[in-house]
Amino acid sequence: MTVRLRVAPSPTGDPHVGTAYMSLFNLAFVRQQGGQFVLRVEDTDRARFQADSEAQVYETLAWLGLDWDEGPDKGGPCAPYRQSERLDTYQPYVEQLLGEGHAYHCWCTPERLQEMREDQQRRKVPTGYDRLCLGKTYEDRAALGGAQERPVVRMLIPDDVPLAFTDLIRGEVHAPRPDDQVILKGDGFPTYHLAVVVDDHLMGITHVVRGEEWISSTPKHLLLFDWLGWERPQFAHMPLLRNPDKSKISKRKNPAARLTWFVEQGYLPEALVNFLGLLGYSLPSQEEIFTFAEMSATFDWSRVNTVGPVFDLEKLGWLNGHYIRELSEEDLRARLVPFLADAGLYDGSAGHLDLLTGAVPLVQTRMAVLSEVVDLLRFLFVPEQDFTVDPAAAEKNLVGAEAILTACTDALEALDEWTVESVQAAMDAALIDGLGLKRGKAYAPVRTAVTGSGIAPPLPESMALLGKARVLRRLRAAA
RNA sequence: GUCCCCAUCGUCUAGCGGCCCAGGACUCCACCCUUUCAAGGUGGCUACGCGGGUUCGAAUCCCGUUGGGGGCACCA
Repeated sequence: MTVRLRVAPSPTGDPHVGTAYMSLFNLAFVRQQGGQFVLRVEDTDRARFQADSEAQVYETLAWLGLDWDEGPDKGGPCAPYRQSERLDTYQPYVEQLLGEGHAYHCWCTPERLQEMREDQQRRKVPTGYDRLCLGKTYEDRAALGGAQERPVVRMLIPDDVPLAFTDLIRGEVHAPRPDDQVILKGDGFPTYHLAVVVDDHLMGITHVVRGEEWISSTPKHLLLFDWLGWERPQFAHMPLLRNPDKSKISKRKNPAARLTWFVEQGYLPEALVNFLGLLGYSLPSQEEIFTFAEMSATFDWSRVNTVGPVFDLEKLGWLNGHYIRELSEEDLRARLVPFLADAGLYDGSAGHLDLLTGAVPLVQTRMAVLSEVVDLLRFLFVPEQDFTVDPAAAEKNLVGAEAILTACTDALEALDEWTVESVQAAMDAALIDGLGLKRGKAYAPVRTAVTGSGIAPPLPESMALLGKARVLRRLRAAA
């Protein structure tokens, strides 16, 4: 039997980093087994639905190179892959469960349910539906109050509901006893619990890989598989990604919870994939830098941790810097262009292309994320009339440095050939030999005058790229 | 409140009864290199939550405790 796994995001906002995390582990196993990976959109929550969210899921997963074999956008033998388009699919199973006595109608209003729960909490008993509607007709029930006309359908959880199951990562797991879960909402949409079971079965899913937060609802799903006479898939409950305070990673507390944030910041997809693979997992080789293919080749569920890892941006930054340094200069240049262009610094002209080509080797070891290139190379691309010197750097390096700046200006002005070597030779002759300064002391004012900052790429190289005219102008302006 | 899951350096992790007075990586600190900042090199600090067992022997097994997390929706 061929292995089939799925990821099932809900289009309720910006794509979540957890979706990528789950996809990575699903896919690592799928590709190793030669199986198929299904992308299913779980859009049964009309209240939180967001139209552009689905396309963003496709974009970000594709950006990461986490590719799916079947999905709403790609089609496939089990189409449609959007739950909102499968409403007719679920209905017969609801009828079947109702007919066999495994489910019943419930007319309780949200208000009554809430009161019931609050009362249960006050009495310190487990919360759960009290089955007021069980065995009643609408007329019976309406007489009791707190009822509404449109019923929902609930599962009738039996006393002997199986609570234990085998998890690929955790082994034998015991989950809590479920409540009489709603499986069909008043609006006719199935809830997650029904839809996931029906779709997983109909789509031939063999392994359900999902977050730890689903452990407690697994007994409901098991029951549904059993009632419907379907074979149960295998389960793997992944640990939850955490904020630094250990809570479940959230968009409110953590910018890194949004997948698009990584694109905006200039993280490399290969670095993010590598990093996600490091969370809650380690290769048998103990290697920390690896590709998806390497991870997939040796993938093993027993190596997945049960502890929820904190998503540590510090280490991702290091990893990203490593991958940046690994890029060819051409590749890096191409990835840098959008950031410079978005900042309004890069116009795509041949002149700018030449400048950037020359600047890439100067910045390659100086970035943790691609977006840092904007501050690093602003001095090189900024229109001359917009060039400014950072006040703090001016205070520190320009005050009292007139002699250095003048000597440097004079030496450079006399230069016929404008190269890294000639610029450096002229500066050294004028400032080190001429004024008797150490190189560090001598270069600081020049750096600040020319780049506008106390921190910049190597100075003679930067000046060579900048060109004689701009260098002299800035030097004079600062003196 | 209730039920379930989990527990090694600050963080990510190795470890699955002796090879561990616990190894690697990130961070941090020091030094080297050096025109700033990086990168690179070398070295260093820091952990088996606690208490009981089991065993010749426990980070590894069991129990308890504490701590953290998650679920308890007509959300997924």
